[in-house]
Amino acid sequence: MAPIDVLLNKLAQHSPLEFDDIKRIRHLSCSTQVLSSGQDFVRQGDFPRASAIVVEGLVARYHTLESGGRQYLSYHLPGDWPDAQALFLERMDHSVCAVGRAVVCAVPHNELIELFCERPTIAFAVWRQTLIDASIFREAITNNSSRDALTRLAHLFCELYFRAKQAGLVKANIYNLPLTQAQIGETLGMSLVSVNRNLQRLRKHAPADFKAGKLIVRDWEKLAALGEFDPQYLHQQLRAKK
Amino acid sequence: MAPIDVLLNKLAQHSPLEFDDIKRIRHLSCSTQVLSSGQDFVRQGDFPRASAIVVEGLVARYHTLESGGRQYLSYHLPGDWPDAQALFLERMDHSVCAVGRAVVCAVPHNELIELFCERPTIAFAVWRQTLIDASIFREAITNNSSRDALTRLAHLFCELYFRAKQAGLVKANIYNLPLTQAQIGETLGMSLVSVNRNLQRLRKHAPADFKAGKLIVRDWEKLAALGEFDPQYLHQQLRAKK
DNA sequence: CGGACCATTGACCATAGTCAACCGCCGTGG
DNA sequence: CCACGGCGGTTGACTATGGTCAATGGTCCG
Repeated sequence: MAPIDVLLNKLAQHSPLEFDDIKRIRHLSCSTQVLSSGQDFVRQGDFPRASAIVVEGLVARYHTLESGGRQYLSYHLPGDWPDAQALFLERMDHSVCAVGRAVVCAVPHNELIELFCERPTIAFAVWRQTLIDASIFREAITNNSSRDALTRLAHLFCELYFRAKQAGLVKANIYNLPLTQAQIGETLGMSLVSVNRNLQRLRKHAPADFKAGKLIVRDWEKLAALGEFDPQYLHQQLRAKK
Repeated sequence: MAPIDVLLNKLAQHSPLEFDDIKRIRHLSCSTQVLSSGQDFVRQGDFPRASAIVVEGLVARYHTLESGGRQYLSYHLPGDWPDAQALFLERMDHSVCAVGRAVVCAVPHNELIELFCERPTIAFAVWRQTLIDASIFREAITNNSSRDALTRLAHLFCELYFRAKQAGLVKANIYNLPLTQAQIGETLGMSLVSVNRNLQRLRKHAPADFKAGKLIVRDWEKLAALGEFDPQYLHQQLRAKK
């Protein structure tokens, strides 16, 4: 499977593409890039001329704080397009890095813009993707602002597990998630210590276990209830053709 | 000035539009709607067939929590397009309501989609707008997750004041902002009592005063420093033509 | 073996939440 | 006209959640 096919699968999950669209997308140029754990792909302040599609592994976006710390904003699985926004916003307002080893493929902006002009359906599919991204951000606002530590943690796991499952990355209820507890803290706005303690609570109450980069979900229903997780915001139902 | 011109001004702030684009946008149908304070325009779960552009007043997006409470997600000034996302995501994952009296104009989706196909430049301008929205969401994640109560409050005021100024709504350092303290709390993920106490701190330290629906900024520099506010994420520089 | 990194634990502390009462203002209706 | 109720804002007292600090253990790797 060519790297770009990962994107195709993703777009096809929510947008109706025609054969010609698919053909055109396959003809985009695409330079594959392997990122080592923690490596930045783009940095806050950059003016990228290409956008990366995740092919393998996990990629994250983050803000750098005045204090030097980080606020992780979102995570991206294969098929996602973490910096699609750079197509229309010149300067990056955040950075994108690999979490664990990751493979991305970079597609030049000018080719994409040209393609979008020719085939609006493709533009709409990618646009939709960026809107789903925004929806995930909104949920993160709600999660980090109005839920307590345990619920917050459960919700994050729900989202990642759910998305990983859709991407075919879950096997026997296990998802390889190479996050550290510190990173989870920087995602949810809680301290490392608090993350650790709430992980233990999750373990004790049985629904989920996160250890050594593996997320094990023992009782999905219970975890989803605990995390107040409702996947609607991921907009994964295939939209009916109008 | 026709209602739709408010949108034109906004788009022109960040995107280069040609004369024909402008002409076409002016010909969109647009049904004006007056909303009373607190009234919903769309609700979580709806399948809207038209999108609203804010013409006057303030409009907010919010999630409804399991507990029945609210999490406000973003605020929208004249020219903004709070539910542009509904163009490509069928089901609303949040609601949109008026904060104070507001006027919006609703444009039917099918006309827009048609226009986007014909004139990609317009599509790109609106797309850019939705991406700026997403950037504002990201900043909200960071604000609500990694800053303390006072900083958080200051940052919110900075953003609203900055955007209001750009929209020409600030006169003599005063911006009419019809929020209640409870709503501010539901925006920043803090309790009403804490909002109240931190408002007093802001007042005492002089940079800003919020009272009776009026935001007075006495010392912008100080407020921006206190709120760790850097307007880059609003992407307001006119993008150079490529 | 030493060091780096991650996870874990305990003790203490501070920020912000909760609860409750009270004030002032305004619009409504007796 | 005034009484009342509701809403938004303010204050004090208490509490609890989660943060900070610091020490320790385990594992991997050079």
